[in-house]
Amino acid sequence: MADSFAGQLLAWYDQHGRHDLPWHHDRNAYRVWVSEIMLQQTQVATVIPYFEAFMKRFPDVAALAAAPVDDVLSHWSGLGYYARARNLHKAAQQVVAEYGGEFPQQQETLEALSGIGRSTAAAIVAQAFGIRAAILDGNVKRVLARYHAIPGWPGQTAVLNQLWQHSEEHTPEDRVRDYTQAIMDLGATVCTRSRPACERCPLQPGCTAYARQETTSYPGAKPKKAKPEKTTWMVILEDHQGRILLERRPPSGIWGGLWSLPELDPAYGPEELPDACERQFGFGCSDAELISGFRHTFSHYHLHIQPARLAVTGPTGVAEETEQRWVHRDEALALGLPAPIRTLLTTPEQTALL
DNA sequence: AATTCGTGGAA
DNA sequence: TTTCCAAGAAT
Repeated sequence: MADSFAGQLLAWYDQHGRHDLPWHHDRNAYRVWVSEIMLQQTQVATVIPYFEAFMKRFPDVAALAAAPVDDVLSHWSGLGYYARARNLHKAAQQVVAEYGGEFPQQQETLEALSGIGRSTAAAIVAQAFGIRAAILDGNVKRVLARYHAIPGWPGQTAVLNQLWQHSEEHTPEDRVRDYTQAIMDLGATVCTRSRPACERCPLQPGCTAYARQETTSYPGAKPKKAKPEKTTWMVILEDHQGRILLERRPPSGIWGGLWSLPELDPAYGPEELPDACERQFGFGCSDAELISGFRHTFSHYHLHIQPARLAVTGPTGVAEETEQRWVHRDEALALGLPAPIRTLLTTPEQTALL
């Protein structure tokens, strides 16, 4: 055991692992679950303040289930991947309604909940209940791809399946809670994507990539693709009370479910914006004052945001098909906005020189 | 099965 | 400045 993959890892973990992250305290299924969702594709340092605030506002699954979804989204504002927040809220209600507020302890049952996939279900089961289950996050993928010198990009199903198989093989019966934490810690602090510290690695003796001095060749790189360019108008419509118009974005797509500024067809010229606003929103506007535009890069495309500010001149009716709200700026910030929009609304607006 | 979901840190 | 990608899941 001591000289096995897991044994070597656990011995290292006892000395060098991370033992005092926020979700390690008062450990229960709820806290483990929330932390695992927040940590999806998100670094530990980014998550910590969000986790603390979230736990203060929603201390248990019942509190989360009973909260308005906008309250949940506002606590997620700036964290990204907002479907996680909506799924988290939905799953909390599922746990309360279907399981009386007690988390199921079976991996398959957890996987049926919104936002919980194979790896997250395994992590919850292992961390919260100490039940043997194999995880496969970015850290484990990197460690195993190097240890076994597995070629190819893990985005390919065939590569992913091999990594899952190795993860299953190495996961021990005993100390699964520590083992699961250990292999993630190793990936995060030793087997890093650039300049791995192989001289400090407990798995170095059996590591194929190290033996070949090819550690940085694994895992295989994602194929490159040019990012498409997209452009949009985002308008700050301000009434005489200093309130601005926000719209809820559709549940799918970028910033799904969040409140944001109304968008207009990028084909409009600046001088056409007042008429476009009147047609789309049903009230008159003054000439558009252009604000410095900026480019925001997402994983698959670049978004050019052209902000414009218009003063509302006519009466402001209530929404039709899309959900709308007139709010003061401080209220907008409390609603939970996408990070670039929050920046836009809190940065002094400068007229562009176009 | 490959793509689409954010954001910020690191190189 | 640009690129990569991190405690993945849903589609």
